[in-house]
Amino acid sequence: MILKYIILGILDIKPRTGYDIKTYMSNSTNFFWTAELSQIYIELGKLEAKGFISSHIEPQEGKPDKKIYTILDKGKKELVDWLRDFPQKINKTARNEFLVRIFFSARIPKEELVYQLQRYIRQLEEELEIYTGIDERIRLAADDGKMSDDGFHQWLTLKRGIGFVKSEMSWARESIEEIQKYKSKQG
Amino acid sequence: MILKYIILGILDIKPRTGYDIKTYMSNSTNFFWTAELSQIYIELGKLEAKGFISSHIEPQEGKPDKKIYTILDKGKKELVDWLRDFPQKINKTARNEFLVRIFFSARIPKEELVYQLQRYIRQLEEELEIYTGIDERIRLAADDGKMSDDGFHQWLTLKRGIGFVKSEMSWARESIEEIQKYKSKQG
DNA sequence: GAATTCATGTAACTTGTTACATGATTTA
DNA sequence: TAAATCATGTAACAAGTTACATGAATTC
Repeated sequence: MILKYIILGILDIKPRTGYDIKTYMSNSTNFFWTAELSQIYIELGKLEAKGFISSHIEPQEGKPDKKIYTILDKGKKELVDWLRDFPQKINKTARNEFLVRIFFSARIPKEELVYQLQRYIRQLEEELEIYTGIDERIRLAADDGKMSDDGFHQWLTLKRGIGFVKSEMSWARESIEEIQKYKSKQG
Repeated sequence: MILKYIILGILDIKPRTGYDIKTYMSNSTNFFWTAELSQIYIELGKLEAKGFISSHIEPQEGKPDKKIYTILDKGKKELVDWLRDFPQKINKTARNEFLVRIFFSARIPKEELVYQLQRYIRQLEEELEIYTGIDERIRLAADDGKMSDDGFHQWLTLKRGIGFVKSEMSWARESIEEIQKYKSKQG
């Protein structure tokens, strides 16, 4: 459902192969929507069958031929219609396995939970570095007046990523403290 | 996959019907994991077939008989094994339709995006009220020394919900400001 | 009188993941 | 020499949603 519109949106920037779409997603939407290559090919097939996109073959030597997809007017309309038809309930539920585990963690030693929280913090630190790196490059480009409309909106989602990661980090740190406090009260 | 362990965890607190499990989830895990009743019944069937839980019938008048499920030792072991076998990658990706929409929102009028962000903020305010209400009740109970091990871990996930909602709110507010700034620069 | 709660379950469908199949070129 | 990159696709499976079927008691 959603992947369909991500593909239309990416092709609306410029024509690409399925493989290109996957690469583009890895550096952008992957932070809030992932897709396997196999699924991308399936969706591309459906989109072409419905006349939202068209394709042409670019022969290559030594590699499989490239199948380059281009968005059609019908596809552009489909994308914009979806964007304007905003759902009533905004975030159904972001499923989160980590929180499920914490919810039932009374059943494992506290040291294990603390260890996993620390591991999570380290992972978040790495993510934050990547995000702030991208952010700086965007800010530089923006000062040069090089920010496109797409770039601006993509930057909004990046800012959300940075805010999210920071808030997760402080929560994880506070949780470790709370666990230590709780432990000493119990012990 | 995850629902299986949520059900085992909830039954590990006390025996319940499928309907009870759904009700319990609505007030707790629903913030990070939802499930339809139909899916809960399917999982309960599988768990019983595998000997993780057992059931007995409690006849009722005017309503369908209750089928009360109880966790067995094999089920408790299955749950603890899962809790201790922590995955390498902690959060694969929390899929987020709202961010997908923002990412491609260059294609709709800015006023529409601002409106949706405002709607999101209002939704978050409501959520925050619910969360802080629960939090206060928990803090009171904790002062009375009434906090169970399960309650403590559940509270950690609640605190995460509060932090998340607050961070989303400030991001959404900042985004609206950035859109106004961007607009005036463009116009 | 309509909607909600209580209570169970099946069937059909959608979406997404993992595994498999193929194969040359480039990099570590 | 092993792994990664480029490039396409199918098949099997897993998970979750929506619709359907049933029906009394209670609340608005």
